[in-house]
Amino acid sequence: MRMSQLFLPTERQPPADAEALSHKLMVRAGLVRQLGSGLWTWLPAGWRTHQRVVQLIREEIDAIGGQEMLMPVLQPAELWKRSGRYQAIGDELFRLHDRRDADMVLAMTHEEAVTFHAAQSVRSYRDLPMILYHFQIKERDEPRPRAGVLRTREFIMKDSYTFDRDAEGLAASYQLHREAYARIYDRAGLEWFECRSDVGMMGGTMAHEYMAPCAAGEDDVVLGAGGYSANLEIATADAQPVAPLSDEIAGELHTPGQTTIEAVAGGLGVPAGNLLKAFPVIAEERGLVLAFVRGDHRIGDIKLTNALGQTWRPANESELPGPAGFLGPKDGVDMVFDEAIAPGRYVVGANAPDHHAVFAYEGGETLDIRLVEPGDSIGGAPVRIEPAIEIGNIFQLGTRYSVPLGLTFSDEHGKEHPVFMGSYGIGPARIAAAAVEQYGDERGIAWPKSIAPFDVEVVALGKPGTPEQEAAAGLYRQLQAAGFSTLLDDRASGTGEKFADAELLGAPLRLTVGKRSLESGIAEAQLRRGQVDQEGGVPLATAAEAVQALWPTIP
RNA sequence: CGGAACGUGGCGCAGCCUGGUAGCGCACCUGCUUUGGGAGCAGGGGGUCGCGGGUUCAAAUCCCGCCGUUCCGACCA
Repeated sequence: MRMSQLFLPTERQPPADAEALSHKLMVRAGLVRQLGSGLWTWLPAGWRTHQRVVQLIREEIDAIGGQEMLMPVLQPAELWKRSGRYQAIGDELFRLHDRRDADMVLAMTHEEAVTFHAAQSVRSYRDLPMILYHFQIKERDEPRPRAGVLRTREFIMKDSYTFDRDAEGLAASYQLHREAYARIYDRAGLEWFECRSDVGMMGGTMAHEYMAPCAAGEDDVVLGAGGYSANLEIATADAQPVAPLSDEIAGELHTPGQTTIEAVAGGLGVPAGNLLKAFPVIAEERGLVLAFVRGDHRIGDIKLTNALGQTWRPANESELPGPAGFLGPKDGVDMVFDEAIAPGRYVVGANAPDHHAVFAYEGGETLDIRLVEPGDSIGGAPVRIEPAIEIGNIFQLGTRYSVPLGLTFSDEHGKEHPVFMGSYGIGPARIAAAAVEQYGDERGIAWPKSIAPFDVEVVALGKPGTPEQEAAAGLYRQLQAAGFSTLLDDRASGTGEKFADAELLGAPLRLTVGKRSLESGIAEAQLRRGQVDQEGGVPLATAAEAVQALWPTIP
């Protein structure tokens, strides 16, 4: 591609409202443009990267036996009513009506559709196992789109679905995807890790998510010794111990107006860990439950849900067993205690205004309900908590969709069973953005070579028609013929602008042809990652061979 | 959903408080010069000042309403 012909609107300055590095760089480099909140257009160069990521994913899913297809985005709401998600999902699901006033939805994922088709056709155990997938637009009315293409309302996702006769088969299909996903992220050149995760709205029994650490990450991930990695939402670690409460503090404590942990701990001159924090909730079945964590810890909402085994909401003022800010253990109240609370004496609310008391904790119903904190440890080694973006997720759905949508098969004895399903998603846009985040620098993007919009950028110095531009064009033709996707900067622009744009766009290898090259017969070569000059450059006469030799050394 | 901002040529901004000729940098067009790190000189084009209403002789500017966008938090595959 000749840059003089390419629709590549680069900008010197990032959009004023951009925060994330990938947002700034992808806009500046002319890869994407915004159409509305959470709605992004992929311009030609950006789309090349997107397509390369798609192709890489396609190859790996095909390799585990996936069959590519395509399902509609616009769907009858009926299917979603049958699965229960029409009612269960809130405003995030786009709902609309067709001209006959039938309820329709814009699909945010495709479990319902694929299960519908499988239910139509799968009859026998002989039809299983099966892997179906597609690349299709997803529509989600996000409450808060942000950071360029990192969180959008419309995006393309590769979603695959596996169909097996039992949990064992599902586990095998799940494992196939884990291996394929590892290959995909490795080939995309990302730093990544796999985490156990919550199943969320997808339902089902087991889930992993794939995270790419970067500054713009929306999730926090806990990394520990022995390869432990889990989303902070569900992570577990050993708490830092806290010194026992001083014996001098005992009995009723007058704590006027001290309704926060900080105020009480500060007033008594003790660490927050000597207090217990009471969190009153109304659980779906249990009703009022007082959940306690150490004063220096925080309740994890998802951990509490999972530990209780039921949904809950914070209690209203009128439902509290005592005055707000002074809640503590109380006879007759349903109580649970976090596992990190060691037996011992703690300052707790006295269930009376302006008073706290000392409580001797000796045990009770203990659950793991607190969030991991900096300073916690796993296997004796301190954990790291890092921001990361989610670049994929996989779910063991079990029979969550097959039962309501009637997807069954007959076994060897003619007996009907529900099919065990799995669902597996990857967002190519996030892989691209994660790569920008992880490898971008102050000058621009430094693509991994597997997903760069162009393999090589040839910078032709001088004006169009000069001998150096002619030489650069010859180099360009050689590289194209050798199979390298090459961008030739054949514009009339000044030298600095050409170099700056090359660094912004981020092709892994840059070759420069100027007047010097005419005398030496050498094009200067520089790797974008780290801006490393290649000793000796690339001979104009044998450029294809030289680049081929260099290529395997490029990240 | 809570909090905070912003909306003026393609991008980044000033002008608004104190009403009166829409302005700057970059980009764009023409010419000449320049060409190894975002060039110089000269000339030129492009803006319903988000939308609607109100006040006023006069509104980018003041008032009211609406729309849009972003950031922080909540939420979130």
